[in-house]
Amino acid sequence: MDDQPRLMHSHTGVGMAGHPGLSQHMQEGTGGTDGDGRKQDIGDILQQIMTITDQSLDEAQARKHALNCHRMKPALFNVLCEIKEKTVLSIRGAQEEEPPDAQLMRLDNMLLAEGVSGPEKGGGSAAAAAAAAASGGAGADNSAEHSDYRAKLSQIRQIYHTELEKYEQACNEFTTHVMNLLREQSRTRPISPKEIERMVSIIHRKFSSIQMQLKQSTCEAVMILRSRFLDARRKRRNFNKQATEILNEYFYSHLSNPYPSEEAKEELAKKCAITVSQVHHRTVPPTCRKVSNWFGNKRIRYKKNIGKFQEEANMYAARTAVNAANASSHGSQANSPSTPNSAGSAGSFNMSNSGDLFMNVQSLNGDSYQGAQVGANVQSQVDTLRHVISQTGGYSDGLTANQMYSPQGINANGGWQDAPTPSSVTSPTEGPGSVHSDTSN
DNA sequence: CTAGATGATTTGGT
DNA sequence: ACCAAATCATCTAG
Repeated sequence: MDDQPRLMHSHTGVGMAGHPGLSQHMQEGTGGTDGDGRKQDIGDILQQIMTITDQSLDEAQARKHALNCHRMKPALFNVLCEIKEKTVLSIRGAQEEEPPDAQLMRLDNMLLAEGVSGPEKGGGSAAAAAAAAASGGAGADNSAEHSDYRAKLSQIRQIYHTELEKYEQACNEFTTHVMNLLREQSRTRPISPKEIERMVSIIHRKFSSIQMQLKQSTCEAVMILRSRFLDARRKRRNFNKQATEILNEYFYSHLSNPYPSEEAKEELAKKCAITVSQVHHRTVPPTCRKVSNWFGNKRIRYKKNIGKFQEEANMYAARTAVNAANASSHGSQANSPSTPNSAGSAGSFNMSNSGDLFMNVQSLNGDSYQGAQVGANVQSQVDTLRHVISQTGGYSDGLTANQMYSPQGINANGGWQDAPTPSSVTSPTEGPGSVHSDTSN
């Protein structure tokens, strides 16, 4: 601590002991051109420097005072000012711009998103809070699964904050120290406040680069932790039976347009009590994303091999048919999640058997001002009915039955089309994929 | 242990 | 932002 003042005094002392006002000469011209007198001086100076640590603080203060009261001091100061004025300009050209630094911003964003640098402890980070909320809602398995992760994350957070604080403190300490030093020195040599400012900013820059390293390594640690504990792909859990049934029910009852709307997805997620896990795309509610994933997979896989899903389709079709019948007999039809837009593009169906039914649906959809909800439900029932019809029309070996089954519905539609259509009209016998199933319910 | 099932991600297109 | 398709990585039944 007290090294600095003493050092400073020694410096000024040296200046006085040498040639006042000619310090430049002294530094550069010590080559011995001037003889022994100067050498003698240098020897003295070195001696002073060597013994400087032995001097007491009081002595140093006394020297300082003496210096400040020296009669030549103002003159010396002026000379220094002049010299500086001439030389400082060249230094002034240094660049001052401070770019926002994309790298740092990225790190900050990630740390914030990860809950490391966000809201301080005392309730946990955002991620932890989210996980806790999710586990409270649905799965107890969730909290158990994440507890380890959360513990490690909070550990990282703590280390991060500790280090950050340490750096900050060190930075402040060092800054004040330097500022004091410069201010003190400014009594004996010209130092403008601007220069002090500049020095401070340099110091801050240095320290912030250290901070950036800290942030970077923290980010790395979080990433590793994440990949170890939270990568949903790694820790994939199958949905439980009930959830799958609900999703399948919806899928097969909207087979002509199995694209649930945002609300429908939310409702499905709620009904399925799908557990929320950490998800990469934060823009969309994670539960909905899971539902979307499910539908995406289901659509593609169904389309790829319709035959394989025949049985399943029949089962759910029959079930929803029963449900629909019950519901309509009771007069309430808010049974399944509603899809306001599900009936929108079903018009291109070319069902030979139930064409009239379809026309009804279409007209109902087209002109009624409140038709959205009703139309959706009717559409859903139509989907179901098609299955049932195809099933129950089995008086002739299911030949016609298979024809009117869902692949056509897929084919005729804009986005939900161009399926392989194993059982399309081309083959009078059974389709390539053994489409026929023996379930006669 | 293996093959198929399945949830999630990536890629490329609109 | 959403989708289809391909692909990955795990789960599960045998």
